[in-house]
Order: sequence, then structure tokens, then C-alpha cells
Amino acid sequence: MASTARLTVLSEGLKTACSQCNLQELCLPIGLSNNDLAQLDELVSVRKRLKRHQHLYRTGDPFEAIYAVRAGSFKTSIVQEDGREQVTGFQMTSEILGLDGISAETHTCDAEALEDSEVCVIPFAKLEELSRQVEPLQHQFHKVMSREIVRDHSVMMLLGSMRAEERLAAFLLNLSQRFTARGFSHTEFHLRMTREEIGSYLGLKLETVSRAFSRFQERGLISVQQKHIHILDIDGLHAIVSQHTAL
Amino acid sequence: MASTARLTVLSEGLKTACSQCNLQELCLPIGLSNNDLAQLDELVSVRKRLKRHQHLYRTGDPFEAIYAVRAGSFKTSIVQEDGREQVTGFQMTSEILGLDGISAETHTCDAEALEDSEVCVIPFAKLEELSRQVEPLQHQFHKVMSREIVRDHSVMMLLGSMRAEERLAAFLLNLSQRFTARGFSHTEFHLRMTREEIGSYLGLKLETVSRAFSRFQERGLISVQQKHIHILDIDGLHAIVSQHTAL
DNA sequence: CGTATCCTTGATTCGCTTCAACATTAGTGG
DNA sequence: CCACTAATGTTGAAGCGAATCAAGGATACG
Repeated sequence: MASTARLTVLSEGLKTACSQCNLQELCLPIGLSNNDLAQLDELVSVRKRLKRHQHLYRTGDPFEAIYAVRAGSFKTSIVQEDGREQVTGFQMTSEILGLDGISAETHTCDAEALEDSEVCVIPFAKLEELSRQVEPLQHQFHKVMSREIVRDHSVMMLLGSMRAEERLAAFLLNLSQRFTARGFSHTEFHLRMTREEIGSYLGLKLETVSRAFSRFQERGLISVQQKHIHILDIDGLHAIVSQHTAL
Repeated sequence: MASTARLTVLSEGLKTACSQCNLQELCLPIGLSNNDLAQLDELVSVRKRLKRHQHLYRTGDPFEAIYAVRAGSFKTSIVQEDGREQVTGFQMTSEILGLDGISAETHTCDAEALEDSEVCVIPFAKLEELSRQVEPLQHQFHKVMSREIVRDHSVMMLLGSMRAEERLAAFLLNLSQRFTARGFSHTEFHLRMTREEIGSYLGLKLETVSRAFSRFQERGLISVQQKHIHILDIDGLHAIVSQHTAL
């Protein structure tokens, strides 16, 4: 009976504690003292679970909180009237979602779970309040926003001046690096998104993505089996990315 | 005599006062009380002048301040070893430069004046300090950062899913809208950047930009004379941007 | 006033998209 | 648990849009 009661709570909210979280070192709380962490625990008190394909927020939703991915993964995208979408990012554990909403107090993109996932809800007004008191938190939050800007710039670079294979190689290397930071294998992983979503993110059609995967496999750079990726020659991938830079 | 002395000061720094600035309503101080503004005046005490083609900062420079464009305009770009550049943005008066540097405490792009320009120097550590005390300032700063993220997303959209003419039309409309906000004509303006820089920003070659301008002119949408642009049919431009969306 | 920079325009090439058919996997209900 | 169907992924052939190559012209700047 306790378990059923708990399940109900789980579906909507569950006590969180940054101080207990193993993602601490990658997430918003980097560099906080134990005392500061305790204050953050107060603030980030609710988690939210989402099933695959469920939306965390949609364009136009009022902005109230930002979110830290605790488990699973998401995509953010801008959807146009005709239904075509531009994927603007893929977020994995410890990454922050919702920063787009601050400027207009309304979300400007959709955030959708790519698998069953869980986020920590960080009420924004409270975050601003606490970060006025806790300097390291303030600074860390600014860094998080700035990192998003830097990331966006490198996507612009990718979209603006790389060819298809370069884009895909850069994408794989980026994933690999992020998996590594989370303690997973940097040579073997599972894609959570479809070819179409990858294509949208990289400014390519899904057929082009598929073909590029096949060519990488032919050349022995990776082995692909649907969504399972095994990187066999990471230097080879790096060489592809920097080839347009070499001479 | 006083004037010569003053000129020397001008070359490096000049007393600024947000409270006296006519860009107040577009810039960081939006929504500040007179009292808060006075505090901001203390902080933003130095201006910096730059000649055309001079760099405000370069990739790798230590990050110490952000900048508000007071006069003139800038481009930011990521430059690769081979010298090829990806322009990540064009900034005009009241827009903020340097946010990319917060994350790694090092600038991650180059910022170059497109014409003789002037910026207000906002020492970042002091800005964080003051924004811990002045809530509206804190909030406004967060909005500025968020706006940059939203802008970047729309550039991704542009680069990822629009064709050449759509990109250029969107670019012209964006400029028009920004000029309007600054009290200038929204149908007639001077481009501060070259075709190559526009191309880099839009992920196109300069020849493609030039051809698109010519085609717009042929169709009576604009009149172009080198860098001077006259928009004749703003709805026509809008139609081009949204054509890929209309069915 | 001369020279470097920037812009325009044409012809050709190339890479990605489009269209199409089929294969595979995942998800659903009987 | 299997059968069926929808979603996803692969591969080929043809078409198209932008890049590339090339030459000439306009403009701005020292």
C-alpha cells in the first residue's frame, strides 16, 4: 500500500536532492559548498517523469521553470505551421532545458522526451532569488547559459560551412565526448533519435544521414546497426571533421 | 586646450552614463529605476572606441567584460586555422557582445568593428555583483542572454532548412526590424558588411548572395546599389520567407 | 588618381535532395 | 505468442540548387 501511494507521487513529483545526485559535478551545482547545496535542495524539490514522446513544454507555454535532465534524453525543436521541424538540440543527463523561455517569458521551442525520462524542475523565480544570495550559484548559472550560446555558435559553424559527412562525423564525436563525460563508453552507444531527427539537427535529409552512416561503415570508421553505433576509428572521424580546415 | 586633453581620454576611455543614454530602452538597463540606473552608471564607466576592422576581442582572449554597442556595428565570427570564418552574428547599437566568454572565461569568437564604433565596457565581475543586489538588473541580464539563445535557434532554423533566397529575405527583414526599433527607416538602410560576410552568416557563397540580391531587384522586391538597400515590397519578402512553410 | 577590394554575371560541376522501392524493426491487438 | 501494420531505415536513379571557376566592372580608400 505504501508502494502504491508512492507511485502516485512519483508520477507527478518526487523529492529531489542535488546534494545526493551523482550528476552534481556536471550539472548546475558545480562548485557549490555543502551549505549552498542544501539551499539548492530546497529549491529543486520536484521531479517530473515523462514517457517517450511526451512533451516537457511546447512553444507558447508560459515560462516558469528550467529543467535539468536527470534521466533519459530530450530533443528541442522549432516547429512550423506546416509541421516541419528544425531540431535545435539534443539534451542528455545533467543538461539544462528551457533557457529559451526566459527572454519572452514564454517557451519558444518544443522539448520532447526521446525515451522515458525524468527532469528536475527548477522554478526560475526562485533560482534568481537564490542566485542573488549564493554567488557561486549565480556564476554557475551564467556559465550554463553562456555554454549554450557557445554550443549554438558551433552548430552554426557546422550548418554554415561543413559538408554532410563532416557534419555527421562532428555529431558523432560530440555525442561520444558527452557520453564519456557521463562515464559511458565513448566508442559504443545507442542513438536515441531517428535519422530524420539527426538530419533535421544537421540540416540534412534523412536519406543523406543514412548514406553517410553507410559510407562511414564501408570505410571502417564505425559499425552501425540501426541505432547502435560502434566507433572503430575515432581519429578517422576527427580527420573528416578537420579536413575542410586542413588546407 | 581642454579639448586636446579630452581627446586623449576619448581614445581610451570616456565617462559613460546609462542614465543619460538614449539607447536605455533597448539595452541592458530596461526597466531600472533611477536609483538603480545610478548604480549601473558606476559600473559602466568606461567606453572604448574602435576603428573599422579593429577587434574588440579575439578568440582566446581572457574574458573580463561584456560590451554594449553604443555606436557603429560589429560582427562576431569563429575563425578556423585555414582562415575561413563563420560569422555568428552582426551586432548593432544597444546589442550586447561577449556573452560567449562567460562559460570558459575566455572568448570563443572574434568581435570586429564593421565601421568606426564605440562600446560601453561592462566589467563582468562587477555586473554579477550588482545584479545580486538589483533584481531588475539581474532579470534583465538573464533576458539578454536568453534572447541570444533564441536568436541563435532561429539562425539554426535558417541554416538548417531554408534555401538561399529565403535566407537572404529573412536576413533583410531582420535588419529592417532592428533598424525600425532604433528609429531608422525600415525600408532604406546601408549594409555595413560585405557580401562575403553576409554569405558566411547565411551559409552561402558571396556569389549566391549577389545573385539573390539581383533576383530580388529584378522582381521589384528591393532596389540594391552596392551596400545601399531599399525595400520596395516588404510583404513580398515575407512571402518568400514563409513560402517553404506555406504547404 | 591609381590600386586593392568588393561586386556582378555567366558557364560548368558537384553534392545533396527528391522520388521511389524495398527491407527491417518496433509496436499493437487478436 | 504470433500476425499484422506502422514506423523507421537503406539504397538506387534522376534532378536541381548552390558551389566553383572565371572574367569583367564598380567602388572605395590611401
